[in-house]
Amino acid sequence: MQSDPDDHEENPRPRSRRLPRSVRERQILDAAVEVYAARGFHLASMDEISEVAGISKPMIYAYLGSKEELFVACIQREANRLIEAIGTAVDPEVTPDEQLWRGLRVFFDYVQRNRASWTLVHRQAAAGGEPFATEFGQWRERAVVLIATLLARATENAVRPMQVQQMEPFAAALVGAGESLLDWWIEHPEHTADGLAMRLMNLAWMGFGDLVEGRSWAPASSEAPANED
Amino acid sequence: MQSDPDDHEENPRPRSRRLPRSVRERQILDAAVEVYAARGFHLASMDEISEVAGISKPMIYAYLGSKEELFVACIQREANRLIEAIGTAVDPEVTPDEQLWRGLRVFFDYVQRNRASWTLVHRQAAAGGEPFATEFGQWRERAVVLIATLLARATENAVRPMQVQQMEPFAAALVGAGESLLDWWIEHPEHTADGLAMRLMNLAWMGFGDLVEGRSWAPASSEAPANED
Amino acid sequence: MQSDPDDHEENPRPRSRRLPRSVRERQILDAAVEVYAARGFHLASMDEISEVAGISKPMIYAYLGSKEELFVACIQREANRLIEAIGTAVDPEVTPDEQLWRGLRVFFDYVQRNRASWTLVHRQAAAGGEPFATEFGQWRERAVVLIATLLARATENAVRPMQVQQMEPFAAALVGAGESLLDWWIEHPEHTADGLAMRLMNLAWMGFGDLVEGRSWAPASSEAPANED
Amino acid sequence: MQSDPDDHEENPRPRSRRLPRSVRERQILDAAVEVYAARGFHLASMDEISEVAGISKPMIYAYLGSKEELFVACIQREANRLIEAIGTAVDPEVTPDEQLWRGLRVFFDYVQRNRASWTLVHRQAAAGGEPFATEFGQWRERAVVLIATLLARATENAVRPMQVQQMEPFAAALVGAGESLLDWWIEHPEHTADGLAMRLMNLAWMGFGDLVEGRSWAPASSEAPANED
DNA sequence: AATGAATGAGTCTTCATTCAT
DNA sequence: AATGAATGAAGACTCATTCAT
Repeated sequence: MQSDPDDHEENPRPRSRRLPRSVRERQILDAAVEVYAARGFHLASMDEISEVAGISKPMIYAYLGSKEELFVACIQREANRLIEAIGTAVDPEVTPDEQLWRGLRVFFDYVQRNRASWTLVHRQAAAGGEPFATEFGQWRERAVVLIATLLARATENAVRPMQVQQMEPFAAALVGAGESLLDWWIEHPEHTADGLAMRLMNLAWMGFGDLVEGRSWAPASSEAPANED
Repeated sequence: MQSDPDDHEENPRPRSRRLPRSVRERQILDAAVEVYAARGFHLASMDEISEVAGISKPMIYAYLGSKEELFVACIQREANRLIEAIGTAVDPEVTPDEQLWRGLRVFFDYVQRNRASWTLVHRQAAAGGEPFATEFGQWRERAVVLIATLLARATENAVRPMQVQQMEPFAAALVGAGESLLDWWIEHPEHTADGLAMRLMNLAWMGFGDLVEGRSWAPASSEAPANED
Repeated sequence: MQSDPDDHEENPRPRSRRLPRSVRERQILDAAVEVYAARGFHLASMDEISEVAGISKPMIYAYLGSKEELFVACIQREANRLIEAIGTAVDPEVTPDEQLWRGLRVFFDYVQRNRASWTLVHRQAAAGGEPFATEFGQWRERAVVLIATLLARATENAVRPMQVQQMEPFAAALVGAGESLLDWWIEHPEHTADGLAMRLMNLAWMGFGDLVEGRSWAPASSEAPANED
Repeated sequence: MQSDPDDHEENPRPRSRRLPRSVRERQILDAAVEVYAARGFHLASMDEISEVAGISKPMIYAYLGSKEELFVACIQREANRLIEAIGTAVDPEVTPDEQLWRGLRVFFDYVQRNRASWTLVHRQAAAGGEPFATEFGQWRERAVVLIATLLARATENAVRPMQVQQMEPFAAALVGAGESLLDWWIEHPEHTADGLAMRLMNLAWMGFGDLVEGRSWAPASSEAPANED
């Protein structure tokens, strides 16, 4: 009847009443992730979330607190999901490169399947200012450490083994490269998840391998690295 | 005298009247960038911007339009600045690796000096939803093409020269790696801009070099890199 | 164990089921008086009352009706208590001055021991607007008549005996003086209940005695006590 | 057309636009006193205040702050008005009894003419809980000290002169008696302001005079002033 | 040209009250 | 009989935007 694409529920779910708290909480979080991801924190309205969830606003407040607390709860849940998904790639039985490869595939795959989740954690959380920046920073840190650990383990039998800490900047770069490639992917959907994962794997693993084995690049000119604006 | 960091102007600029339009516009944009970067688009209020700029709100509307238009103007100006800064590295006289190296250094250096500008373009623009996502996408695209061109040129004399288009995913990954490293830098300020630039340069250039020369990584397992969905 | 003064029940009463209605009603009223007195009518929430009472909200509504009706019930119960307490002072066996004296002492004593009750009846009821102002007026009237009767009886054997009605303004003044003294007492707790009762007794009884015996004050200036408006 | 007695402005004041701030502030305060007095703090809505004032809500917030701050501003303005009115009675040229008499008349007269003001200061402020109770306490204190000073001065030439402090409980009682008499008056409007003022003057002045001159009442029975509940 | 004054519209949040189990 | 689950309705507060001077 109405075709306004912003209306979420022409026939709202029959609002099956009297459900246990845990179920409701999940419904709410699902709806909130969707709306927050689509609109961003500020443009998301509690009204819309409650509509999408098929639950009245007071229940949201009763179960999950303020708009801000709800947002944090969403970030945490989604960040955990993602980290856990990637964590499945960590299998001490296989070689480090295989682990990294699996991790990358899972990562690209997960994001492909859960755009909203990724947008929320990656974009909205990062831009939200103080209550959320912290949350975002923690998730980022976890991801970086996870990768850095993997990389360090890959050097265990190399000429010069590395500490996890030393690997962190590389891990951070790798995480960012993955994130960025995902964004780029949106505009170039002709590529496959595995194709991109492979490209990234190559770039990272080869460059990384060179470094571990002592091959490196250095500026040709001896010009002092001075730089004025 | 001013101790509260949130008070912008104890003695607001004397509001010297009758300035040429271009000066006024710059004042406004400067203030807007500052406020938008600090607070984010939604939390920034036109009141605060007008206070910081020392210009009354009606003038802002007269010169630069709505809050949204003002934000877009800010993004454009700052993105241009950054792209131009990096563009200085493009010098056909020097080798491609030197060009990339200079570009990275300028990039890290610029961001270090212009946090607000970077935050605005990188974070706020990306999360803002439709009017801004486009703007953000364009800036990202420009940056990627700039890098991809550089990379492609580096392969001109190699065994198999590459098209700019083929380089785009690598460029995107590289841009993202740089952005991410910048974020990571905030939490680990003991590193220098040149140190990080060097790490990234190495990772990218070495890995990239391997690929160009035909060395690559492939999964050990024979499982075909299938892609469902 | 409980250190936060706002937490009412760490281990809420075990909600022993199946209690006779009268007991439940008392529990509810006790809790309601406490909460209403502490927070005022509007800031008191039915949720808090039900928590303090250890009884679920639907029961409260079933037994005592709406929030408003519950408040009225509280006022009535507490006002009755107070009037009854003072009523014990009325003993035809003793002299009127002795009766007044006893009444005052009981009054000060009662209020000292039942601050919440007094606050509720005296302050909250009075400010609440229409449903409660009436209730408050009635209690005030009862108190005034009680005192006025006492005063009138004291003049029975005097030169000119007085009607109860004539005594009412004096009684009203006396009641108000007592109330006010109680407020003042809070800020000056170094005084004792009996000390204050004695002061008030003196002021009232002496002044009153003078009047009854025909001594009175009149304005020195001959300006007629005109009353405009 | 509509006869709803709660509609304040059928033909709202022509909203003469663009008035200076001070004028607007007065309009707002006037409206707020009216509404707060009629409804009480909680039932008063900012919407209604803005309607009565003929000014939009944002201006109220811009000029006078939150609902709470507005309430405090009202209390302060009205309390000051009242204290100032009574202060006019203080004239060192006339005798203390004359001063007290004038003060009482002004008091009764003022309240008669400014019911809303009085209700606000006397009732609503007192019941409002913490932010306002303090404000109320201060006004009460000022009134008590004003009266106590008067009373003390009246004893300067007496057998035993009194300190202001010693007079405070009497002053508090007197203030309360006046307040109470005013309430009582509402139900018995057949009395005149001067009539009531005279009654109170007599009660207070005669009783007080007795006390100053050493005549006092004491309990006949020697029973220890013990009192159990 | 420049601004203090003004507001419509919208959002978060709470609470008395009632159902369905 | 007793309660966890649920909501309609309402109110404080803010902000982009514009008018009248």
